[in-house]
Amino acid sequence: MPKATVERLPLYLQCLQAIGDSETTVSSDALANVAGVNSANVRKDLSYLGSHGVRGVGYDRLELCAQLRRALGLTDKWPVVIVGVGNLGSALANYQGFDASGFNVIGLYDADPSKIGARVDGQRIKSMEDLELDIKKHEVQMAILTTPAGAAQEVADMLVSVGILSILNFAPALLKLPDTVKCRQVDLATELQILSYYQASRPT
Amino acid sequence: MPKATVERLPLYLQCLQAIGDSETTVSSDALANVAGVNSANVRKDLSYLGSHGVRGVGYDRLELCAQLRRALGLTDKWPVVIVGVGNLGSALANYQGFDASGFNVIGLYDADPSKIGARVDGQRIKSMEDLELDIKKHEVQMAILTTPAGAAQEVADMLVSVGILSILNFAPALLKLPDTVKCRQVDLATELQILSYYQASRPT
DNA sequence: TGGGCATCGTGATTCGTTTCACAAGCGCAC
DNA sequence: GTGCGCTTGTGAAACGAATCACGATGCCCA
Ligand SMILES: NC(=O)c1ccc[n+]([C@@H]2O[C@H](COP(=O)([O-])OP(=O)(O)OC[C@H]3O[C@@H](n4cnc5c(N)ncnc54)[C@H](O)[C@@H]3O)[C@@H](O)[C@H]2O)c1
Ligand SMILES: NC(=O)c1ccc[n+]([C@@H]2O[C@H](COP(=O)([O-])OP(=O)(O)OC[C@H]3O[C@@H](n4cnc5c(N)ncnc54)[C@H](O)[C@@H]3O)[C@@H](O)[C@H]2O)c1
Repeated sequence: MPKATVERLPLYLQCLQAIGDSETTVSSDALANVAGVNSANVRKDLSYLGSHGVRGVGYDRLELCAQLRRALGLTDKWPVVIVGVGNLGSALANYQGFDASGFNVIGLYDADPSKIGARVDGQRIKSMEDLELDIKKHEVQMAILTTPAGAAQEVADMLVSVGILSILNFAPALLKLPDTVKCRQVDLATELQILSYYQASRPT
Repeated sequence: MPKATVERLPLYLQCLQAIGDSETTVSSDALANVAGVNSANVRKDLSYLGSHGVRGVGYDRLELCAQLRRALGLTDKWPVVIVGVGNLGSALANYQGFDASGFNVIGLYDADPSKIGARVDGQRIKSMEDLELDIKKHEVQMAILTTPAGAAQEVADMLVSVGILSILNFAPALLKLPDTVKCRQVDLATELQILSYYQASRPT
């Protein structure tokens, strides 16, 4: 499946949920409007799912949701860990949207001894040793990294060594990882700077 | 300048900072390695800056930084506001990396009366009325939106009506905005779901 | 039961981006 | 000074994705 398509599937899922259960069926055109993409593009994307829309009618909303979820691998909840429970890590730990999206935060971990044992959203912050054990025990494959940039590479190496295969990295650091490990970078500064570019280059 | 290029410029800036001041000069190849892109791509990107590297030598590190900053419109600090000071908004307010990236959080705003007046990282949380006044007074053009998804559209409309031109939206909601307003979406669930896709479709 | 309409699926086309490949240019060593 | 090695800048080619355009098809209603 093309990379560009994969990156739009979660969008479609979100749009379908936004549409709600007023309609039992959705046309590529309707979905395209909500998602802000071209309707032919939507159809081509959905065709990769082996999805079968009905000509003259559209796609069955619930079935399409299910297919998207299946394609994205969201049939079961993924266990994930959060490493680095500072400002950002705590905010993520408190976030209630994980469940709805198909994920389950099974633990919070930090290197700072003074934080260990503290509770965030009902979960106890655990040590880095616990992290290694928990990942192995629960076969966790996904980690959210919210340590300072300086510690990110070191922590990532450790995560990889104990079996993590996907990392969502919030630290502004470019991780060197084996190419068996998939990483996505979320960088606030980058986003703002891109906005800055367009802001600065406005026809005034 | 191509969209794809603009989105890489912040990356280059970050890489240059990571390289540090050990080297006075950087080759496209060196930068490409750190950034994880093709070196011809780097050269083509930098050529849009009107940048002049020196054949046989490379680019002057400091001059290149300055050019990138200029291209991105980071010559002065942009004033930004944070709207919705909950878990995530507070984390962002506490974040110390804004300054280094070229931004200055001038105010925090929330609709919840019980939050107004509370301090986060030394700043008082202010009311939505103050928000309107402050945006107009300081001619703020960029806003960070961290309200619940349900309130996002309404708040965005208000922001636009008082002059905001760029929005960084963390709420999982698709904003309808006039096309004079630029918006970037940061969506945790989307990122995790993309990772989930690749995780699920691994050759096992 | 058949005609018309809405909508899908998809080949062909266009567009934007990445990569390749190499001539041109600079600096340094001898 | 002259030659050699390194690195840029960029046209051309390859690639991937978005869009167009339209035939195929199922549904609804007369
Ligand atoms: N806070 C934000 O809004 C924000 C925004 C964008 C990016 N970031 C990035 O996210 C990361 C976290 O930001 P923050 O504001 O939460 O920082 P923070 O300092 O509040 O939290 C970092 C946490 O990581 C822990 N830590 C440090 N070294 C560790 C290690 N080796 N192993 C495990 N844990 C370790 C610290 O004890 C601390 O609890 C930083 O890299 C920051 O640049 C934060
Ligand atoms: N917390 C996270 O880690 C996280 C992760 C991804 C996405 N998000 C999204 O970010 C947004 C904020 O998340 P959060 O966890 O901080 O939620 P939160 O409920 O803690 O904070 C939301 C804040 O917005 C304020 N607010 C509500 N309505 C408002 C209005 N009309 N105008 C101004 N302020 C208003 C609330 O008073 C509250 O302080 C949500 O949309 C959430 O889905 C959060």
